Amino acid sequence: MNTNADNPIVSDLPDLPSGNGAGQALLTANATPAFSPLYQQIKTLILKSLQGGEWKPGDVIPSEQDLANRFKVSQGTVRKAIDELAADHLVVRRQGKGTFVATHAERHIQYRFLRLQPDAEQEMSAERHIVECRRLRASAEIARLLGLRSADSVVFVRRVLFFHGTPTILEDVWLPGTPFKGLTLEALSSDKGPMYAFFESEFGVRMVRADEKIKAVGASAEAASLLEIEQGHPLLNVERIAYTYNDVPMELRRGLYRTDSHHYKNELS
Amino acid sequence: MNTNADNPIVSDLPDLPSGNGAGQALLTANATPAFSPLYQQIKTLILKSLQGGEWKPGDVIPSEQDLANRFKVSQGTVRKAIDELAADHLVVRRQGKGTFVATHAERHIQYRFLRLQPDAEQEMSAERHIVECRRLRASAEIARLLGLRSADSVVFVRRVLFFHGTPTILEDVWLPGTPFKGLTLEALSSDKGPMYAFFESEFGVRMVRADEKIKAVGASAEAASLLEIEQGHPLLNVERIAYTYNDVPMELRRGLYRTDSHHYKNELS
DNA sequence: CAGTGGTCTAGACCACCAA
DNA sequence: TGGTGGTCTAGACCACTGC
Repeated sequence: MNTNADNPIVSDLPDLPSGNGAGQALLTANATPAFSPLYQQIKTLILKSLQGGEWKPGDVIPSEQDLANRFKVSQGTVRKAIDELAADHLVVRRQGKGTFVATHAERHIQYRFLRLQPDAEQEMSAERHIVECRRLRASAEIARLLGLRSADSVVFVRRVLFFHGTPTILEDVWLPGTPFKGLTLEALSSDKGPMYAFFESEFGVRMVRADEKIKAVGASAEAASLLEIEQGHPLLNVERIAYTYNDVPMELRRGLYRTDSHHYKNELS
Repeated sequence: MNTNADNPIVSDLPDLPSGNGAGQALLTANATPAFSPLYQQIKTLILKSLQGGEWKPGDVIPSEQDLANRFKVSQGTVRKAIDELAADHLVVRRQGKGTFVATHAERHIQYRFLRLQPDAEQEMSAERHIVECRRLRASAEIARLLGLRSADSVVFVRRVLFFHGTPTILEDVWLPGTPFKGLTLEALSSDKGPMYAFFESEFGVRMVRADEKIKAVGASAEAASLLEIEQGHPLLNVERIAYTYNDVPMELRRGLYRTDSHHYKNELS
């Protein structure tokens, strides 16, 4: 419910007088509680098309002018909506070419959520080994964090990442069973490229943002063995919840990072 | 050197024909290497006024219309410049009131760079204890990170932060001696409020952004004693370089965080 | 060359705030 | 009531890309 109940988007009025400055303003003069600017509504509409799969990761979306015509607003208004989507990294603008749905398959955007970096300037020659991948019933806590019911089916994946031959990251991943039906160890193992790109192409699930909680812990016997360190060795414990569009949680991940010659990099602003 | 060598800002031409659409565009038709849009130049000019102290933290800056008149550009162009400054948190917009220079003294922005949070929902009842504050000569590494010469004077501060009576953070801070001349343990101890707010009001130094590198380490004997834990206890080692305007490093800080009942929170997007 | 995003302007009007 | 930021429009022209 907002003030703009009968603006050109929501209504089907053929045309409003153009050139009238703040078009929607005329319709919102009477005091109303929730006021949402036009460009926010446009943003929401574009977002819905992204969720709905009208345009897939990597695709071009219609030009600003096309969208302006579709929504019966000026190009500037569409522009502001897309500006925000671009700021959220949901979309990437390329001058002269168009606006594209963001994807983890992009060379430059790859591993956008992995903040572990080598202390020195070396390359990130990474190798991956899937330890296991199996279906199981969600514990109460896993279910809660993923927005499922207890005992719902989830996929569990454990893998180890090697940098320059050194096992450096041990990751446990939990995924909701339904959207990831058919995920197998073989498919995961044979895939090259970022896991999130794999999720996009194989399951149509795009991870948009994530929250991480970091602690320092001592290595358990199991972690020590997989990471080839002694038990109790200090490790970074990184707990991540990753979200798709609309803040729907779609992945729970716990990483244990060796920080002997790497560090977690964060930029504060 | 850029294309806009004779635009209204740089030149003193009294007036350009107004209403000519892309005003500067006329002046940049011939192919030139570095093209910088007008609003970027405006942003730089405003930035210079911020650095120069023309407006201090907490102050209102002139209205968009005033700045537009001063720089002889349209309000929209000034607007876009300020939009970027606001996105960088250098400035805060308040509808109906004006645009203000950001400050760490703001209730809501306080502790903006401290990402440690309680696992539970409790309050952050914090107590601080300054352990020491003395002048010393910069080691080669400290000097390099702060952009000083070896053996230049630096101020060293060590403090412990308590949450609910539990010593949780041990911080070592290095500050360049010249801008922080006159900093004493007494002044630091008697001050309430965030350290960065203190730096603003007492030394005119405003921290704008920071980089952090995080590792997991075992507590040294010294750290263990100050944080009341056993030696070897896993701690988060957070190394921070904080910058003022123009990416000038102004502080080096190493924090050791206990993460028994707290975690470092990070939002990825 | 046409099409796309990017910059700039000018003007109208709204929402919010303080006096 | 006047001032400030915020929204919206319309139109001109630029920079970049690809046919």
